[in-house]
Amino acid sequence: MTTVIGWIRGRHDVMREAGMAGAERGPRERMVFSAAQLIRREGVGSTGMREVAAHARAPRGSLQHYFPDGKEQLVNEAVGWAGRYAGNRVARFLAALPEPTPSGLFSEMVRQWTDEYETEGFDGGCPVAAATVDRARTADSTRQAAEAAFTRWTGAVAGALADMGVPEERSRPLATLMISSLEGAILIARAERSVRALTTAVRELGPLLDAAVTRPATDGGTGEAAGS
Amino acid sequence: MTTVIGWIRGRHDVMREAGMAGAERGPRERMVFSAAQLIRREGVGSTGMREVAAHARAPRGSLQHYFPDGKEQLVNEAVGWAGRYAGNRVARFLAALPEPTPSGLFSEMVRQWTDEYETEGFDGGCPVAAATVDRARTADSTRQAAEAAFTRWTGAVAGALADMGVPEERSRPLATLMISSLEGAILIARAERSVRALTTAVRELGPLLDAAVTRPATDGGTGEAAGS
DNA sequence: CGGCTACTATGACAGTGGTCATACCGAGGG
DNA sequence: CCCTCGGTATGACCACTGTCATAGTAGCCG
Repeated sequence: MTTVIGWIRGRHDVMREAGMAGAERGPRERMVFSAAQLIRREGVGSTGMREVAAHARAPRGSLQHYFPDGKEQLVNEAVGWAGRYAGNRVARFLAALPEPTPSGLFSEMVRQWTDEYETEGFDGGCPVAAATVDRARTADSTRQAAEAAFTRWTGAVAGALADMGVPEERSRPLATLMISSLEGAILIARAERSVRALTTAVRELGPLLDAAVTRPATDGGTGEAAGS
Repeated sequence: MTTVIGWIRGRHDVMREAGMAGAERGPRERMVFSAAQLIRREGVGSTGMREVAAHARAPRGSLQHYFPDGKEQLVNEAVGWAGRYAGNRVARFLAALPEPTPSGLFSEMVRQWTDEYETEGFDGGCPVAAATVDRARTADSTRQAAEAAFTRWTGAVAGALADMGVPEERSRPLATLMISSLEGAILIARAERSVRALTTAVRELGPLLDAAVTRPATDGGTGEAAGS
């Protein structure tokens, strides 16, 4: 698998470049990726299948071929993709930190969003959040996909916290708190068209996170955050 | 329709909060209220105007009469209603606390959601969040309505924190953090069909909030949180 | 070559959505 | 009595949407 870095911020022009060069991704994955892109901007309800195909520069006929269960399947796979992406990204954040601390990790997680908002505007949100808001009640398979995405993401963060010396019984709750705060701050940031809520979260939550470290960090371990 | 039955249940407390006790307000306000109810369950895109009218037991013809600017206007007013509701609710939480503390307020805010989820299931979310996810990019007036709702809500919480002795320069950031965490935890709770994320937020965040109190609480003051 | 499989290409269909046009009703006022 | 006006009642329109049916193409295999 080639680098997934930066794909979240890529649009179709970037995608075409990445698609033409190097190991070509099939139209199927392009459609899943495009679905995630569109969903996180417009929500599930306002994202049409024809629109996904066009965005992915994939033939419309491929929709029924690759996703015989229709939109629900496509949405579920987009959510799954987003969950894997977020989970894998944690390991990358850790690698980028000179010396890993909980607040440093959280700061990196938030910075991904402030960077995007400052360079590309406030159009995008989290596709998992969008799927939850739009489909949690009506499509249980989508709700499960969102649950799995949050679980994977939380597991990656919790594993990272544990490696930093956060006791086991607090690593998962703190990971959940980090993701909760991040998701809510994303919401507020989009509504306000300002990164204020995001920077506030990292500033106010940082000390609390670092205070949870009770023993020295395990040196090797980013293993838990690794994904496929 | 089963949705109507679900709506009747637990309607009274909410309507009392909204200032709709006893003498029924006109069909206009019922429609705004119904729109908020439906949006927070299904999202904006999946909520139809005919559905709103039916839910509010209002004639369909009244839609174009009361909301000549169409769905966007109705959604915006529903979001505004939700913002006022959330803001006003803060004062009520304060009154219910024997001795007001930041963690106590946050606990009450969260408890409203855990109570609902435990008694009525995980069907509902926050209508402001839904409007943001579904319309922030496409309908700027709705985005502004969501911004105003968050601002009002945050102002009420920040005012309450200030009255409890939280320094001015931290009351608003902490209020934002509380609302961010709550919104994100609501999202995760719906995806997981579990109140875990909600209870986690209050448990992990509570001490941080209380630690921000630096001077004794002002005795009288819930004034800032009062609304129209 | 025929046949098989993977994929693409369209057109149609049935449903739904928001919106508009238009007509109707009842009460108040002149 | 008619005229107005807030409010109600429908039916129609049109732009979709997701889905399906069906036919077509390209390539591999035998």
